[in-house]
This record gives sequence, structure tokens and C-alpha cells, in this order.
Amino acid sequence: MSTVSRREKEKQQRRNDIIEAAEELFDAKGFESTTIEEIARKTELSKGTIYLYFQSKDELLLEVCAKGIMGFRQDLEAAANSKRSIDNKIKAVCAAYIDYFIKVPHIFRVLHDTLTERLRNNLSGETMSLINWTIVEVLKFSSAIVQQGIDSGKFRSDIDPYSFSIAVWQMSSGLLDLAILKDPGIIDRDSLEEILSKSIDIMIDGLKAGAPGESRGR
Amino acid sequence: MSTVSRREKEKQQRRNDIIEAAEELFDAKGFESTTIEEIARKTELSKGTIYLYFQSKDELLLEVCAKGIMGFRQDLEAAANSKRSIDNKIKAVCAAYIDYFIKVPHIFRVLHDTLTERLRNNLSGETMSLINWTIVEVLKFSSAIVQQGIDSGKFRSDIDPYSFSIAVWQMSSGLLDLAILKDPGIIDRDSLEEILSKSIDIMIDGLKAGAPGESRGR
Amino acid sequence: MSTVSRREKEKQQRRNDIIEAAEELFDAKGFESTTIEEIARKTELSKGTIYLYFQSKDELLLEVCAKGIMGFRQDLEAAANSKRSIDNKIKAVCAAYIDYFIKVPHIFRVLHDTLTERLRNNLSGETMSLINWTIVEVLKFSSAIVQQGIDSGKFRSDIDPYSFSIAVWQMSSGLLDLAILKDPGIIDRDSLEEILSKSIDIMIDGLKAGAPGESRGR
Amino acid sequence: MSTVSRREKEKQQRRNDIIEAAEELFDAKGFESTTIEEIARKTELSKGTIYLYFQSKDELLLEVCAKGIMGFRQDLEAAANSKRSIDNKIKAVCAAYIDYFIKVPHIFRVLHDTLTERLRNNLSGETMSLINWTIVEVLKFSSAIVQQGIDSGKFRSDIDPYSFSIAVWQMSSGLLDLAILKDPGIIDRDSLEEILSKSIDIMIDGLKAGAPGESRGR
DNA sequence: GATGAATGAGTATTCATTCAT
DNA sequence: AATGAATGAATACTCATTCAT
Repeated sequence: MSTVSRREKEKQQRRNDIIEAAEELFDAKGFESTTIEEIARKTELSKGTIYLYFQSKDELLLEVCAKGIMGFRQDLEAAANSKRSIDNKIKAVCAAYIDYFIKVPHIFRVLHDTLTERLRNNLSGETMSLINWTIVEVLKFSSAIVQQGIDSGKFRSDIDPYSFSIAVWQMSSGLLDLAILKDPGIIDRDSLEEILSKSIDIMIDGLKAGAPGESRGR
Repeated sequence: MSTVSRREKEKQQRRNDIIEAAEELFDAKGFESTTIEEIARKTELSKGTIYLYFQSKDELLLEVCAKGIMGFRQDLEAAANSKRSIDNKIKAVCAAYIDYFIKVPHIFRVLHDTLTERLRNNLSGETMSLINWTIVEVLKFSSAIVQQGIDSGKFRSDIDPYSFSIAVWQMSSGLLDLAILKDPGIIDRDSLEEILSKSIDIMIDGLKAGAPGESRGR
Repeated sequence: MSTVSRREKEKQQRRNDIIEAAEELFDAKGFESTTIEEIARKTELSKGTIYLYFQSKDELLLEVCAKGIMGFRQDLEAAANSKRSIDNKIKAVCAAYIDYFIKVPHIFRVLHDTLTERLRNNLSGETMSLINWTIVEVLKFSSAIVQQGIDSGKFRSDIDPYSFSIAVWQMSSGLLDLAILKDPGIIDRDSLEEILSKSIDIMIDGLKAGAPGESRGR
Repeated sequence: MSTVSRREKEKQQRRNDIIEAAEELFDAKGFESTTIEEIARKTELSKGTIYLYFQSKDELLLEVCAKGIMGFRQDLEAAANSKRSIDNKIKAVCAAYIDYFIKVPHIFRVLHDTLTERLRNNLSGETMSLINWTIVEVLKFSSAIVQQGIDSGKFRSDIDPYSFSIAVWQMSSGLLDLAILKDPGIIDRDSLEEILSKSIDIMIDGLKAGAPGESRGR
């Protein structure tokens, strides 16, 4: 049994190695421009072996995306569940999002590419479902927080929390996108956090403006 | 002369046909996955003829991008120069951006793809320069408007107008991106404008919060 | 009639222009690598017009070769007919050959290429016949001179004049070939004439060695 | 190990098959007019497989040339090193040259083509370097022999051995060239050796004429 | 006669995928 | 399980030739 399980582990390990190699290459060169040959070389396996673990190049992309999304949700929940003021919760969620992907820009870019319609054609609906489902989960999370703010009277009530979450998400993603360009011509990685945090501040202030419970002069 | 000018016109027409076909295909399938053969078939021309009008597939992409950018800047300037309150100017600029690209989602996506790093590698700097230059121009425009707001005391002064513009731009682009997915799973095209306009409202309110000229109790 | 003849002349002129352009391009880039487009550009005519004067690219090569051979025969006969010693006649013929082609290396190379089997496949038998016929004529010429030398007892009689002529011809061509390489790595154009003349001397001396009428010690 | 070595051998075999097929086709149709498709068909492999063994069509030509040159040098050295009179050494070297290439006319023609300027443009310097280097080596060899003749007083001293070698080389090549035309219009393969040997005789006699050690009245 | 736009067969090269060992 | 040799369909691009104007 020990033998079997070692084998099993090795297999898992190899699977992971391949996914990681693919991750980096898809990011660096794009999905289309990455060849199986390159993935094989990077993992020091043969081309044939790749096909022992994955049925096709497309399936590899699916796995890369899936893996990228998994870990991310945990960070997000942790940030949202920490006991803080609502303001801070929102900021924490954004920060978690940014922090996660700034560490693995590859994954961010691959996911972003995948979400983009162009790739959708090449992919099984399975991948898309997984990605979409996760996105929606995250948005529900954020919406709930905003709703709390509204319920408590801290935030104005004339907004749709879900829509607001989408807007913040897109702003964050967009800024992240710019920051992780290899040759950042527009904003650099360092100013990203500042711009983002400032922007979130502004949006939160905007949320408070006109709130029923807004305390004068504050 | 009539003959010459007719020919010239037909040539221009053909050129445009090719660009339009490329536009749609690049959008639908991505640049890499689009073949010259497909462009030829779509225009009912032969492969060779495409090369009579464009030197390479890359040049074709350049033209698609260039064309996409041209008209857009005019709309933007018009929106910014219209006499309105600062709030409305900002909203008008965003609306112009959205309105333009919602009409030509292909172009938006191609431009977005092109800006994306992966493609940057494959492209002559020319394309990138044109796109970058336009982006920076637009951002300067928007920054100037925000600066006016700060100078007049309407907006808080602890923000960087350029950074703020970037944030708004990314938010808008992101929302646009979602809205023009062929199979929009997250937001639909109709609610886009509402979400965006609401979000801009919130941001503007946020900008005003804490502004020196803010009348207490507002 | 004047009009007709002018037209006729212009036509001839154009024909010649095309041949000359082709000549230079076939030489510079080889037959295969030269495009009709390039010939058209060089003559400032359109591609279609080239086909008004020549049925195909192959026919153009035929004409280039034919023209190259024409003028050459005259020089050769003149050299052979001049009244000189037999030694000098042989030298004069070689010199005429070299002088002619050193002036028009293009033609030499095109002819050489054409004689070479590889191109023969592409050509109508007509071209080959013309070229072969001229070569044989020239060789007969030279042979006759050598024969005179044998008959007069100046040259040894154990040789075949025709074969000898071929050998001298090939030696000359080979040296010429080396000398007109654009980037001559083996011999330069200046030393060509010296090497050749020295070699001819040696061969003539060899011809005399053992000749019946050889005067001792001379 | 047996398996590995068999595989290795098969690979070498395949490599050789491809080179041989290329050799014959390059000879029959010229480099430019030969397609990879044809080489594949002739070897009963697929186009893709050709590229498994050679990076490009150019590299294939390089190998064809390289292979052609290798064996040849050995024959040449053997001929030159055999103990014989100087006259016979010179004859032996020429004969070795002729004998080698008469067996592999393909290679001779491919090498000749490659040396030809037109091709020089398309090729990596590597091929040219190898060919040039070998040519120069061979010429040095021959020159040394002639020099021995001069030093020993058998040959006249007013000649440059290197130049003389070039002349003999070109004569030999030229004759060879004619002899191996598929449809030899000028000399046939059988008479080649006679013509060449006679010509060399004449040249050697010419070399002796006027030599210091020439016994009068000989 | 002259043009040049249009054609489409042809070329080198790449790469996902298969399969015998 | 792992390999890597073989495949062949696909792709960007070229060019001799035709033909409507």
C-alpha cells in the first residue's frame, strides 16, 4: 500500500508540475503560442507523457484555471470574515484579491484571458461554469458586506450592492492588469496599491454620502 | 479621371472591407486563431488579394487598431469640451467612451487584446505606440477635468487626478468588457449603463466628500 | 509608315529594355529568385506589359541567353582571323572570350547557369540548341587553329585539337568564373588575366614539346 | 542498450536516407526547385519528419555539401602521398578528383552550384566556409607538389604554383562538368578521362619546357 | 497597347496528437 | 508508465499568369 500511495503521490506531483509549467508558459506567451513541446521541456518530461496526464492542451488550460481559482476563495472568505468595520471589510476583500493575484500574476492573466470571449470558443463549458460560478460567489460575498452597510444606515440605500461589487471588482482587476504588465508603461506595481486604496476610499466615501445615518461633518 | 477615381474608390472600399472582416474575425476568434484564409473567404477575395492590400497579418491588425482609435478620440474631446458642470463633464467622458465601444465591441476587444502583454511581444512597436499614445492623451484629458474640480474647491485635494482617471477608466473598461461578452453571464448590456452611471456618481460623491468647499451638512 | 516604323522601333526598344533588366536580375539573384514584378519595376513597365512581349519567364531567359551569345561570336572570329602567329591566334581567341565576358559578367553567369543541367529542365530545347550550336562553332574555330599548328609541324601531333580546345575553354571559363564572383575569395579580377595568359603559355609550350619541327634548345 | 543502439542506428540511417534523397533532388532540379515535399515523398517519410532531422532546407543543403566534401579529401591526400614521380603525383591528384566526383556527380553539381555566387547570398556562411576551406586546402596541396617540381629543377621557375593549381583545377572541373551532363552534347563520359589526361600531360610538358634542369634535346 | 488588380496553386515550416517500443 | 519518433493538417506568405478596363 505504501508503494501504491507513493506512486499515487508521484503521479499527483507530476500532474502539478505540468500544471505549473503550463501556467507560467500560458502567461508568458499566451495559450496559443505555447507548445506542448515547451511544456514537456520545462517539466523534463516527454511530450507523450503530458498526454498521459491530460487529454489535450485545452484540458490543461482548464486545470490551470481551476487551480488558480481554488486557493483564492479561501483568502477572500478569511478577509471578509475578519471582524472589522464595514469599511475595512471592503478594503480587506479588495486587498485580498489584489494580494493574491499580485503573487501569481500568471494565473490572473490566464484567468483573464480565459474569461475573455476569444478563448471561450476553445473551451469546454465546464471550465467556463467553474470560473463563472466562482466569480458569482465572490460577488455575492462582497454584496453581502455592502448590504450590511446599507442595513446599518452607514451607506446610502439608492444603490444595488451587487452592481457596486461588480464595479469595484472591475476597477480592481483593471488596475491589477496594468500593474502586472511586464513592461508597465502606465502605472507601476508600487503605485498600484496606493491608487487602488485611494480609489476604494473615494468609493466608500461616495457610498456614505447621502446615507441616512451620515453624521454631519464627518 | 472618373475612371481613376472610381478605381481609387473601389480600392479604398476593398481595403475597408478587408479591415472590417478582420475586425470581426479578430474579435470573434482572436488574432492568433484567425487565418488569412478566413478573412479572404469572408471578403470573397482570394488570399493573394489580401496581401495586395496589406503586407502581413500584423499590419492588418495595426490597421484595425488604428481605425478603431481614430473616431473614438473625437467623441471624447467633444464630450469633454461641451459646456457643463464638472460632474457632468466627467460623466460625459465616461459615457462617450462606453457609447463608442458599445457600438463597436469588436474593436474594443481587439484593442484590449492588443494592449495585453502577450500580444505586445508579437507586434511591431508601431501599433503599441499608437495605442499607448492615445490612452495617455485620454487620461490627460480626464485628469485636467478632475484638476479643475480640485482647483475650484469642489473636489478634495488629497487625490492624484491622473491616478483617479486611471481607476475610472479601468472600471469603465471592465464593465464594458463584461457587458459585451456574447453570452453575458454576469451583467447584461442594458444594465451596464445604469451600473456605470451609478458608480461614477458614487465616485464623484466620494471626490466631493471632504472637499474644502464642501458645504457642511450638504 | 514613319509612324509604323517608329512604333516598331519603340517596341524593339522596350523588348531590349526588358531583356537587359532580366539579364542583370537573373545574374544578381538567379533565375528562380528573380520575379517578374522586379523586372517590371526595373523597366518601369507593368507586369502585364512584360507578358505582352514575352510569353513566359522561361522565354525571357531564352532571349537573354540568345542575345548574350550573338555579339560574342563576332569578337571571336575577328580574333581568330587576325594575322598572327599561331601562338598569338590561340592567345587572342582566349583573350577575346575573356574580354567579352568580363565586360558582361551577368551574361556569362546566366549562360553558365543555363548550360548547367539544373536549368535545362526549365527550358525549351530551342534555347539549348542555340547555345550548344554556338559552343560547337567556337570549338571548331579553335580546333582549326590548333590543327594549323599541327599541320605546320609546330605542335605535336598526338593530340586531338577538338579535345584540346575543350580543355582550354573549360580552363578559361573556370578562371573567369572565379574572377567574377562578387566577393572573390580565391582569385581577384586583376590576377585573372595573368594566370590565364601564363597557363595558356604553358599549354602552348606543352603543345610544342615533342613537336616534329621543334628546333632544339628553343 | 541493444535497443538504444538500434534506435540510434536507425536514426542515423534515416538521416542518411534523407541526405541522399536531397542530394539527388538538389542535383536533378536544383536547390530552389526542390521541395521538402519531394524529399519526403522520395524517402517515404512525412514532411514533418524531415524537420525532425534537419532544422531547415538550408541546413539540409549544408549537410549534403559537408558529406560530399569529407570523403573527397581523403582520396586526394592518399593520391598525393603515394610515392611516385612528381608528374605522376599531379596526374594522380587530378585523377582522384575526377574519379571521386564521377562516382557522385550529384554532389559535384550541388557543390558547384553552392559555390556559385547566387546561392552564396541565401546561405549561412557556415556552408561557404567549409567549402572554401576545403578548396584552399586542396589547392595548397597541389601547389606544394608543383613547388617540389620547381625546387628540384624539373619545372620552370617563372610560374606561381598556386595559380597553376587553380588553372588545372578549373580545367578539371570544367571537363567534369561537361562529362556529367545527363545529355552530354559536347563530350561523353568515356572520353573525359582521355581528354583530361592528355591535357595534364600537355601542361606538365609545358611546365618542363624552359626548366633549368631540362636536358637539351629531350 | 498598356495596366495593375485578382487569382490560386505552391512553399517552407509548425505543432497537437498518436502509437510502437 | 514513459518515451520520442512519426504524422499530416494547418498557416502565412509568394509569384507566375490572366484579364477586364
